[in-house]
Amino acid sequence: MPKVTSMYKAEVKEKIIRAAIDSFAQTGFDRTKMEDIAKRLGLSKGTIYLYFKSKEDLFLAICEHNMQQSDREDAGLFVRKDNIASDAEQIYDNIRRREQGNDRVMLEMVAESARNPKLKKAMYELHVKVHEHVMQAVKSKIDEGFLRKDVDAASLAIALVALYDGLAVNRMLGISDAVNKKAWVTMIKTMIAGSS
Amino acid sequence: MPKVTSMYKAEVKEKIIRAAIDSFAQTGFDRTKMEDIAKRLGLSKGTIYLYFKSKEDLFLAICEHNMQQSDREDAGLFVRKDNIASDAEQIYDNIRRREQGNDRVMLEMVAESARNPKLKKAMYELHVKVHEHVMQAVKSKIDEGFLRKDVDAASLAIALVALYDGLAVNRMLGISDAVNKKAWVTMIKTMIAGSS
Amino acid sequence: MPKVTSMYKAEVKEKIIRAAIDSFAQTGFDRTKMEDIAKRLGLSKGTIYLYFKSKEDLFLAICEHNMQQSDREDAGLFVRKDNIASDAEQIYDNIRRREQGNDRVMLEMVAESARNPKLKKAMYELHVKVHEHVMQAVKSKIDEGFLRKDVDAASLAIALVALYDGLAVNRMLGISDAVNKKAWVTMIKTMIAGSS
Amino acid sequence: MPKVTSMYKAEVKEKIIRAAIDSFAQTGFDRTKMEDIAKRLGLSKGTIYLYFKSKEDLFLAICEHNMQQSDREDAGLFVRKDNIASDAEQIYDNIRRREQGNDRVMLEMVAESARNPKLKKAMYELHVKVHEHVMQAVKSKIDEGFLRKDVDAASLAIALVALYDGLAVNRMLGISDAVNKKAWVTMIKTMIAGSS
DNA sequence: GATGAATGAGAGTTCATTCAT
DNA sequence: CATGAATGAACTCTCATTCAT
Repeated sequence: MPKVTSMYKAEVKEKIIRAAIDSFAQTGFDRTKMEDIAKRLGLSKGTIYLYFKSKEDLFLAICEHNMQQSDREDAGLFVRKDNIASDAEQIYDNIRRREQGNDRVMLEMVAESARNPKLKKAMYELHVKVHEHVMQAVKSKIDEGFLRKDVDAASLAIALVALYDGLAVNRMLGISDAVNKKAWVTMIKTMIAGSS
Repeated sequence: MPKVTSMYKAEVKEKIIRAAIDSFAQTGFDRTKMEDIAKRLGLSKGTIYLYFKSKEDLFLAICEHNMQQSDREDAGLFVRKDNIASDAEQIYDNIRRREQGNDRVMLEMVAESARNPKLKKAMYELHVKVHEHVMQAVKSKIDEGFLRKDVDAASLAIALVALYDGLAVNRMLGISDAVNKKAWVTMIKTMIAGSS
Repeated sequence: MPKVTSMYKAEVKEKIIRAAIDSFAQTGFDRTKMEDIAKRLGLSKGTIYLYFKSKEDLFLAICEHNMQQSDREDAGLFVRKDNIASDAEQIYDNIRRREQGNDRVMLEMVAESARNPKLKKAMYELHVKVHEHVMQAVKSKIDEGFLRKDVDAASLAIALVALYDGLAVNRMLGISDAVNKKAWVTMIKTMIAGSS
Repeated sequence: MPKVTSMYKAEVKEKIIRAAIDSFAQTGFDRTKMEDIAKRLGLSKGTIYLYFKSKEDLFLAICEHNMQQSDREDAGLFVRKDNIASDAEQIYDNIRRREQGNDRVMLEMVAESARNPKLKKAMYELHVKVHEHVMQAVKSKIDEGFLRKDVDAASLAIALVALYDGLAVNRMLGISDAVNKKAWVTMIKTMIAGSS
């Protein structure tokens, strides 16, 4: 089979997905017109339908795309030197960089997942995967003595992910990233330092 | 008294708002038809337009409604006995009870606020108010010696609110409330206990 | 039967009709809401339906009303002294005064008559009646020697009525009444004077 | 060339305008459904919206269309041989032919102009232009000795235009064109002949 | 493959009309 | 008699989707 064609197709698909992410992030799923996405690419509406059989389909492709990317990149976020405090900052930046502009689409995805079981399942699985990862990091921090032995690593991992997600919501409300990062770091430091 | 503000009208308005919250939460703003909301109440489409001049208007009314409610009830969330651990659980339950079913609408509001500056401003202000409150609580915990004196109360407050918001996102993805609560409590306990 | 009531009813009907004329003149039949008419009278929508069984019915009542009025008042418009020129001006003013504000409703009536045969017939008959009248006036002017014996009185009457109607259209386009009156007078004078 | 102005698009636009003129003439602006217009052309509702962004917009386009046409053709109406009587008849026919079926839409335009200042201005300007033209014709008739030197050409021109408009109203009431034309001719002849 | 004109189901909104009070 | 809340048919306009070119 013509590999070139299929490679080309994959490229165009990728391009469309990126344009769609931008559009959905800006206007939301329902309010984004297929034509908007097409225009971003200098394509015509019809062309998108050569690559995705419906708007829904395109959205789901975005979801998968986002998740794969998360998959690919969620390594190496946590393990760093032993200065947790400055480490925390780094971690925040890393996640931020990775999610670059996906906040809003993620929001759309969460909202949509309430209606779309398939999507919900996929996001749940992504969550589990991320959680697994963070939990490992937490565990090593426990091992390294930065956290008490009796801390429930699983729960703390969930909390950390939630914290990050909550800060993403903040960003959408216009709260500056500096403020958010500081909140993140403060929380991490407080966890480590405790009240002692 | 102006007719529009008559007791009866206000009651119906309230009923419509509640039905709309349920509908928007279930289906999202764009996908909810005015008729859906009407049907929930055994009313007809047209009736809603006697009380709200547009779908947008109804949504904004919900936003205000939510915010007023938050305003009214944001007292007494934090101050409790001196066992922070069990206290934390209580706090979580309190917020949960107050927000009862508003999670999804809040999400819609966040998404919408990206497009609606007025709404964005209102939500930002709400955020500030809540933050103020939480910060006071954090400060008293510091004073009471549960947290170190050098903790940045403002940042920690932001983090706590974000944590709560992130857990709300979790809930929407189908993560059980028990798990979320445990994550919350764990985080609080860790903060208090530290690594000592 | 209670005459008082029926008299009262007739009065209210009359009031509603007058309000409707104003409304229809201002906004046009289709764009006028029953509520607009009601508000003008400090009545409620429902009340109008106690007197007229539908909007259409109300409109038809207006038509009849207008025509009856025309009937009642179309005497004495033309016969005057023998100075036709100044006479013409007087005539114009007379018709103007009588039609006071009815121009637009008349327009609506003409437009509507294209769709409503009953109305069309009624208006046609009104036209015939007016024409009859004007023709008599023209004839006496001929007899009095102001116009040539060989003038077709019927046709000239039609032309005069049309001229007046055309000036009504002018008025609606914002052409000042002074200009219109002058046009009317000039035409009449020219007719009388000829090219001699 | 911009797409919107491409030959094809312009043609379709023109077709829609013609269909809309017919529809508006038959049913009036408010009572004409966009679908009616579409059906006349074997098109679907939506298609019209590819060419006109609203019903209002389509109507305004018709107005402009009518005016441009009037503009283009208002020459050569008056100058003819020296037999004014038979000339008059010719003139009437010429205008009639030009306005072909526009009477009703013109009526709608007049009615609408009462609410739409932009339209009102446009129609006023058209009126001025037509008036200018007719006035020139009147002046040459004066020069040629068909009318007295002391006639106010401007006013007479206004009257003639009004006369024509009034006859258009007649037509809408079902008065035969023969009768109208005779009225027109009679008036012209009377003007020329006078009472001498 | 790509296009964009055409489609038509579907949603928001209006308002004449009804009827319980 | 009068009211005005409620109704729902009807209309405008949108936009995902299709398909002839």
